[in-house]
Amino acid sequence: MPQDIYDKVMMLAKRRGFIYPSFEIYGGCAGFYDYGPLGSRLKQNLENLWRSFYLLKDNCVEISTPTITLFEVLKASGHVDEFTDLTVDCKKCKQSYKVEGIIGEGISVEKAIKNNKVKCPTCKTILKNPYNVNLMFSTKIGIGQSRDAFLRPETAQGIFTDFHLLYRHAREKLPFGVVQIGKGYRNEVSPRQGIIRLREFSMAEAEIFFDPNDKTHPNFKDVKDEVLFLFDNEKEMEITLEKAVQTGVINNQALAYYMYLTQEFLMTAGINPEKFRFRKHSDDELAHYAVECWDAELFSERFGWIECVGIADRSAYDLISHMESTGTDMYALRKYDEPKIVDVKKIVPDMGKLGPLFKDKAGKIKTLLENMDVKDNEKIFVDIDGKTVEVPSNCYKIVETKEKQIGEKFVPHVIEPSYGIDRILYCILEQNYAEVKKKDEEYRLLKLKPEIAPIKVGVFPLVSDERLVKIAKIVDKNLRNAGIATYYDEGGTIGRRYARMDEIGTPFCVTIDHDTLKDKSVTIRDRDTTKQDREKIEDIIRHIKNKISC
RNA sequence: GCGGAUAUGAUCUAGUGGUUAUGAUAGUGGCUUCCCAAGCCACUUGCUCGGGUUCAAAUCCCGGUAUCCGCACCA
Repeated sequence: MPQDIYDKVMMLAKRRGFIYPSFEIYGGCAGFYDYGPLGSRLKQNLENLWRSFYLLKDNCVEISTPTITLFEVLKASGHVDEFTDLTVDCKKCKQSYKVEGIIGEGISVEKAIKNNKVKCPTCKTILKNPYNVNLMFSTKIGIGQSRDAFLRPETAQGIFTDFHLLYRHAREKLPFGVVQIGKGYRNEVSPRQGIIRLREFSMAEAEIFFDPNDKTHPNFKDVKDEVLFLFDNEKEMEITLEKAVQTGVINNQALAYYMYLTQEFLMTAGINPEKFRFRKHSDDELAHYAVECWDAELFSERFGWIECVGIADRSAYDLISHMESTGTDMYALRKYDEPKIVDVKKIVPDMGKLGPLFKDKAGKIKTLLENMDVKDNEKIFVDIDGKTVEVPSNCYKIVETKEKQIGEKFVPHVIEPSYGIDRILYCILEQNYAEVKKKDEEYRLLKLKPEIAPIKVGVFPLVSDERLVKIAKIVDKNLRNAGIATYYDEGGTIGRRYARMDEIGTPFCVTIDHDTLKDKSVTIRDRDTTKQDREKIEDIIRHIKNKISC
């Protein structure tokens, strides 16, 4: 017998084609799951609902970037270093430890290893041969002189590396938002808990770029009196957006607004408000790139509170990182009301001298000189390929000019709502799973919201009378042509067909019966009430569309 | 990765060192023409993988894999 709701949900998910273990005929592989026919559709609907919030309500744009990401990108973003743990094994205790976690504070990892200071916390054996564990999947691009790459651990970097182009696309106005829905990959040590912790997972991320001096949101005023459900690690509280920002509970309007958008999205997707809350990250659990982060947590009877969405203020961390490692301009411009005329001192390199002296380095030095702050009567040094080199004073001139400045440059800050689609999808299944007794028999149904249900309408002839079948097939075809996902079924009894639809979360069933032949009306049955309305055939499409519209 | 438990059709489950592996659900075809999993008939699908012990292994032993629980990990 199934133990708990997780077992029951996963049982139903597998039996009905929502979720299968991947490669099962080869023994399966931990951390990988397939979405079956209904699961794929449910996921698509969930993603499209998400799009309606971010692309329509919030007017973001969507892009799509490769899942295979150059080493250099993830080196710059900090993932190569921060994602790596130096690990040692104790052969006696058969345990693995992070070196960082078992050495004393204030000692560097390198020193600790050199001086044999790495000891097993259990048996005090001196541990040797540390090795790096990186949670990213690595790969190579091309053969021969190949380039190192990783499967991306988040979709965000693709947006950051396109920033300068996207900023132009947004016609150089802030704030603007860019989203991406796609796969992310983390080579988890031991994934468990079904689709809660996958090695390949679906994420929906939005990066909204703000002027750091102005993290207000244009839509904030429309929603400022709405209530957020917060949890401060001790008690739950309800607070309006306006009050939360005023009192500093939430740092800025932008964060608060995206928290609200997240809350609305999840409620629309069928999350139970009582199984939902926002929790603020404490300082020591913040990711390496974040300065403030709120998680939307959803409650699972099996797993407790699950982190399903993270809404982080990443500040200018990522754009600065990529700018520093590539030299690409990732600034935005804050325009002055009136252009200013300012005196500017500039270094003008003399390439006639620089060239012969520095050869192939001359070009780089030229760029460095041009971007340098000018100080009078000081020697000029540049860092080139890790070396500090003096530039002789005859290689440049300092020129004073008047320049018109129309604004000041700054690196935008990023607010990032990041959604774990698979986790949300599991919680929707669990929270909408219901059992009732019908004639002493256990009766299962998924009370999925019509917006995301994989099948919207079951279409049945009451009996397999040819006249009814003919009409039913036409009704079914018309619904599908109108963009409504249907399931046509004439097998078994009518009760059995209703039951099949209830179990996969189909909100409505249209039945063609004997009265249809007389007055061209059909019954529309509601999944949750099992009540039936009669409607004219020509009104069905409009009627259903009304019920499933977001 | 460490320790423990488990593994039988699509799903759940009985089972014993010895013929053709139990039952239910689901599914398919037919009868029934039925508005909430009705009934009847027929049919489909299985012992996690590899090795060992044995005359004989789904059953006992070892190993792999997966799942669940605990520890560690989860930026």
